[in-house]
Amino acid sequence: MPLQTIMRRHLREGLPMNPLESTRFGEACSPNSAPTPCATCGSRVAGICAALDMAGLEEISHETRRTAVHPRDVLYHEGDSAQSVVMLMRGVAKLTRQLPDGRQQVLGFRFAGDILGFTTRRSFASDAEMLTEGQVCRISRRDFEGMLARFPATQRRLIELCSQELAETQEQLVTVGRRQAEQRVAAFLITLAEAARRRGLRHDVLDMPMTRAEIGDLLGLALETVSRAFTQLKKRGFVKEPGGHKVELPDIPALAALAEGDLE
Amino acid sequence: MPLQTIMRRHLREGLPMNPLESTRFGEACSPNSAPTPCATCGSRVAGICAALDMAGLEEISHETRRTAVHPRDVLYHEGDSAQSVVMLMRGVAKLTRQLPDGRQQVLGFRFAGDILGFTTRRSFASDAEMLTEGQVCRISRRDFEGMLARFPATQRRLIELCSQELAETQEQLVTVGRRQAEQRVAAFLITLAEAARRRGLRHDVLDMPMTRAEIGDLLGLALETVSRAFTQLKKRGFVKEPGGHKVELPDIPALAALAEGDLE
DNA sequence: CGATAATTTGACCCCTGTCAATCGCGGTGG
DNA sequence: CCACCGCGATTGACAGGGGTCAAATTATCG
Repeated sequence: MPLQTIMRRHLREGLPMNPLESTRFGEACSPNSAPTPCATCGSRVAGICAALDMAGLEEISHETRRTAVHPRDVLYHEGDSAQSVVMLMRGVAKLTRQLPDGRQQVLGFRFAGDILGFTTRRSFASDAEMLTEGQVCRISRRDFEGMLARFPATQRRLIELCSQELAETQEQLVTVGRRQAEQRVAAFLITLAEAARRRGLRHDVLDMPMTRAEIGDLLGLALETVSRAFTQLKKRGFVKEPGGHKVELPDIPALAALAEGDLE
Repeated sequence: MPLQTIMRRHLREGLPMNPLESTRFGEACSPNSAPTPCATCGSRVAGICAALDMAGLEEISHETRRTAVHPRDVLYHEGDSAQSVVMLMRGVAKLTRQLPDGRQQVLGFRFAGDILGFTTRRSFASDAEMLTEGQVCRISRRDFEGMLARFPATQRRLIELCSQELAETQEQLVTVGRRQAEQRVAAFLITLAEAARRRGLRHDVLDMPMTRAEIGDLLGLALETVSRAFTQLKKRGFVKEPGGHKVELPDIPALAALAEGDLE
């Protein structure tokens, strides 16, 4: 199935495209409906909270703590006891697994509206680290579980989020397993654009706070290879970099076709 | 974190290690406790059903259909309307994504006790195809959703299964993204052994019904590369193939260390 | 404006993909 | 019972994509 088809399906069904152990709680807010600020955290994204009625919101709103976070701040470490769940209110984070030789695998990037660190295990399965300035909202695992117990609707929602995230990770697996360098970078950019679109931002010009090395660690490539792919994509007119950590995608359908291998 | 550590953690927490869009419904059955046949499907694995009381089991037991399936049988296709959920009672299946150039990415293998085809989307996200003879138990999506609605405990269970599956897919991503051929094959074998252990089978000699090509499509390798890795592992004494689609792993800890890159 | 980090580009080579031939095993039919 | 057939596995030869090392250029920030 062509990536274009997939993208269309994603657009149609309003599905997320990037992978992870975290889940998105901003999904229930359709791109067209006006985002209502969440009573719990004040975010202009619906989500888990969208499954709660006013009483429920009231009940858990005093159980959360908001914190400002900065680049390189670690939200949690792999192996740490998973005592809290983090909702990312603003900023971009990466989820990584460290390898014994010092390299890392980036499992995915996370944006405003995503849930990080939800797990049924005792400990976190990855590191979570901020790439930008931002703000997070922490809720203790006990309270989170309590919310799930008291509001069954939030469970259904969590299943949705989790299963969507699984689909995204599988898409990532296809990218890393079967595409070559330039296709991988193209697929990554499509994923980024999709994430922006989902959050109601324009998706032809987008923020890209991650370094070449981090993109490489996501895609299973050396940072130099990522750099070469970018210059190639820029030469071919698929990508522009106006500076300031921005990328411009003049022809997203063509880029998607390239990622899929339909274009040579 | 060394793979050994991960394996130990998995052993401790009884977690699954192989990836997917399907989820395992045989988890609640600890390796030590005697597996009780499931009233619904007769399987000697607990699981989703373990979250149901007798009344619930009674209620859904007439909503399922059991079918014998054969090698190459397709359980469902990517894109097909997801009208039913499949529980794999016996046999081995693979989940795949087809690429436009005819190649495929294997997302993972599935064994007795796994749930296939559960999704919150309208359509299946992958193909599911049998590798062996087996038996499946189908339940309509409506009835499955109904079960979730009537028995909240099954929701919690599904969240667990889904989040575990996500963790496995992430592990797979690390394997494909950052390890080289021989390490990938070693990691695959560890995953297989882990799956066998979880189902209460011996994990030093195991069935391996998949071809080199299918393993390659899982690991992002050419089938020839997989073959070379196997001969290498056999020469080094990590693997024996007594024939009959069996593999023997004389030193699993060493194999795990190799997969992790601790061994050269 | 200096210092540090990020990116780009080049050179080189190794791992792995590709193509091709051979081997081995299991099944089938004479 | 054995020859034949076909699929999967193995092995070899070769080339290319991308990793690695290194240096130059640019961007970022105090």
